[in-house]
Amino acid sequence: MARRDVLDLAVLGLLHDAPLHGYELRKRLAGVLGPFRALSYGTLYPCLRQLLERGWVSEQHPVAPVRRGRIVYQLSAAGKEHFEALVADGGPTTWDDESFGVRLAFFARTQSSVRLRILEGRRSRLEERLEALGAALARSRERADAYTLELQRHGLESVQREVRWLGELINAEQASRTTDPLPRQTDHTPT
Amino acid sequence: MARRDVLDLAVLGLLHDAPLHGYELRKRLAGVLGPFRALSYGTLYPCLRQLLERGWVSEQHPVAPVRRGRIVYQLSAAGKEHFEALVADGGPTTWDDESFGVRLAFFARTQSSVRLRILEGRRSRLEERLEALGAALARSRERADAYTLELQRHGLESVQREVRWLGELINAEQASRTTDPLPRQTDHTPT
DNA sequence: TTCGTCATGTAATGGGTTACATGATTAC
DNA sequence: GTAATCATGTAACCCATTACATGACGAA
Repeated sequence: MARRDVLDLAVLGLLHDAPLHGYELRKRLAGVLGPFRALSYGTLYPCLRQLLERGWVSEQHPVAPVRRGRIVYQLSAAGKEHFEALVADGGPTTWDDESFGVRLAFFARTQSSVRLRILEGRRSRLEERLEALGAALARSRERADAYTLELQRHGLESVQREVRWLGELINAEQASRTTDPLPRQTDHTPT
Repeated sequence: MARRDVLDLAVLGLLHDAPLHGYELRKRLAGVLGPFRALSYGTLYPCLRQLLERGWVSEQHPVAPVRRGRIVYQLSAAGKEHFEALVADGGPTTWDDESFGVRLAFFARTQSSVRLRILEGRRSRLEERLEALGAALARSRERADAYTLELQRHGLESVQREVRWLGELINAEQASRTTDPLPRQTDHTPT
């Protein structure tokens, strides 16, 4: 998922629940993207305009007496379709750093097979990272000072914990799959 | 520290140890900035040129028989000075996400008082974040689905661990300060 | 001689932040 | 009435990535 698609997914996903205006949308976005790195209006409004141009959302301007006020955005049928398409994507870019969190935030509306694929992709991505970090740490062991070493050690540990966490999520996912087997899901599970 | 200064610090710091050419520099930079997000040549070379223009480094071009080859960069006296200035900075921007890691990587050449200031600044930054995350989690508890909740829970836990880690570093720092008291350090410790 | 890696560099592009500008609404 | 917050929007800027182009050097 390209950077752009991730934002689209987040916005369309939020509008999926209820129509919202930009200002409110931004606040909710913080809940999806994380309370920090909430995006600026300089990003959000141009993004909304583009969604409008593509016909994925419709605007509702304030009524007569008001000159300026809340502009409420609502998901269109085409927008709903596009959201479904985005949420069905289980490609390699879905487990990138920038995508994964947002994808997870919309897991409730993602097919179980896709969820599993994303979780496993994310885990093996982090496992690669673990190897790289381990190698870097080994190389540093003798050359680097205590601070650098400590930084690398802590980084390594964080990734290890995240791998374990993903393992738990994957187990839970698989358990629920055997419990309530999904209909119409021809199985071409990866990895 | 502005984004730009962080890069300068990283590059000057590496050249402080030994003269290097761009290609090698980039690899070492990966050790400082983290093995991922190693920066591209499209960033590095323009950066080096600017360091050159500012007189902080000097280049050494390959000798006669070769038309093109390694260009070795070496820290100048002015560059060394600038590095010292950067490393002496203990301002609020030093514990930003983008700065902190690099600052820590050069802690061995940072005054103890500045180290402590940065560590404590970083910790309180993360403690604020903890509060925000806790509040978000509390708000979500009833509205959000299990996946979102789990994501937030894990995020919260990661930050908690990092706060604890910083606490240990701070303790170690304070212990070493009482052990070997530094000369010429008028004490206006913050927080 | 050809492949892979080392090595330097530029131009186009993308995308986000900052700063700014404006106006509506609410609370005091 | 006035301050704070809600709300929308634009333009300038920053800066990193991507894609591309070039060329040296060593090994197979």
